[in-house]
Amino acid sequence: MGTPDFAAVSLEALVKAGADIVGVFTKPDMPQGRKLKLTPSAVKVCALEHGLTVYQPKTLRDDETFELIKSLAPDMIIVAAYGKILPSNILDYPRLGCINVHGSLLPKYRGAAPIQRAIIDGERETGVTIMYMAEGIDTGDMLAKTVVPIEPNDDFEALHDKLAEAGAKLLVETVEDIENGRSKREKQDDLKSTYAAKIENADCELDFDDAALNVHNRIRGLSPFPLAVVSQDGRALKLVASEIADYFTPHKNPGEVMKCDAKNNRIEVACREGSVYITRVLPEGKGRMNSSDYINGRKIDLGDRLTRYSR
RNA sequence: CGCGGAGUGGAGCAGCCUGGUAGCUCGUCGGGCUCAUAACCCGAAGGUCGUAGGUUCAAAUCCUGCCUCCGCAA
Repeated sequence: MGTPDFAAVSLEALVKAGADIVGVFTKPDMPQGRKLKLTPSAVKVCALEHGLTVYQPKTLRDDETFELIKSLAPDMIIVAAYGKILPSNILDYPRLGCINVHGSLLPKYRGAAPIQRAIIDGERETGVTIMYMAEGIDTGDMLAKTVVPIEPNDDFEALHDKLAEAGAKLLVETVEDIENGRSKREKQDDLKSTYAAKIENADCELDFDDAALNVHNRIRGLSPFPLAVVSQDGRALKLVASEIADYFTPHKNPGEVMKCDAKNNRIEVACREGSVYITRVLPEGKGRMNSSDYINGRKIDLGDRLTRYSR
C-alpha cells in the first residue's frame, strides 16, 4: 500500500526480490493540473507495469474493504506513504503483521513530511526506519534502520531519492528477516519523538530576517516542490535553488538584493546574518529559470527588496 | 467551462493600449586592447514577431478561431 514515488521505489524492489504480491493499494486517481486531468499515482503506474492488481478504495474503514483484504489473505501488509490510516481490524489481520517504511530515523520526525522537515531543521543526517504499524501515527515498534547523511546542498528531491532507495533496500531485507523469524522489534522512545507536520503554505513563506543557513535550508528543503516563496514588489517569486554566500556578517536590510551577477548565475540576497546566492527562480506566471536569465530579462536589480510573501 | 500569465533571432525580456523600416540585457562568431582574462573596445551573423483567417494603403501591434507552454488553486 502506497501512493507517491517514494512508495513506488519500494514496490519495485519487492517485485524484483520476487515477493508474492497479492494486491496493490493506492489512493484513487486525483484530478491534477490545469485541466483537472485524472492522474494515477506513481504506485499505480508501477504496479500496472508489473501486471499487479491495483485497488483504490476511497476508505479503508468500511466492511467492503475489509472483506476485500480477507479475500486477498495477505501474510503481511507493507505500507509506504499511503496517505491513509489503517483501521485496527486491518492492522491486526495479517499473520506477519503490517509494516511501514518511513523516511526518518524514528522516533524523530514522525508524520507526513519527515524529509523536508529534516532539511529545513538543518539536520546533518536522517534515514529510513522500517517498523510495525500501530494505531498512532508512526509510533509502532521498530524493526530496522538505515542512516543516511544529509549533504549541505541536498535538496528535497535529492534526499528523497536517497531515502527511497535506502528504504526499499532495507525493506526487502527486513521482510526476509521476518519470514525467517530473525527479526527483532524495538520500542520507540516517545520522549524523544518529534512530529514532522505536513508542509503548509505558511511553511513556504521565506523570511530573510533569519540566518543565512536557515534561509538556505528552507529553500532546499522545499525544492523542487512546493518551493519557498517571497514577494518581489507584490508579486510572488519562488526560489528554486540557493547557496550560502556568507554565514555571519549581519545586515540591516534583510531581503535586499546586494548583487546581481549574471555571469556567475547568482543573485546575492542579504539575510539577518550572512547572505545567500539565489541561483534559480520561478517567477509568477513563468517557468523555472536560472538567476542569470532572470537578471538578463531585467526583472531584478540591485537594491530590490525581497519581502515576506502573504496571500 | 475554477483563476491567471505567456508564445518576438540561441536564452531571458521590451515593444502591443495611442498600427507605419524589430529593440534591451546576454550568448555566439570575427577583430582589437592586454602579460593575461570570464574584463574592456569595435564589428558581424541570426527573427515568416505560435498558427489560420479578418480589418487596413500599412498589423508584432486591432478583431476572430485554433495550437502549445507555464503559474495559482485543488
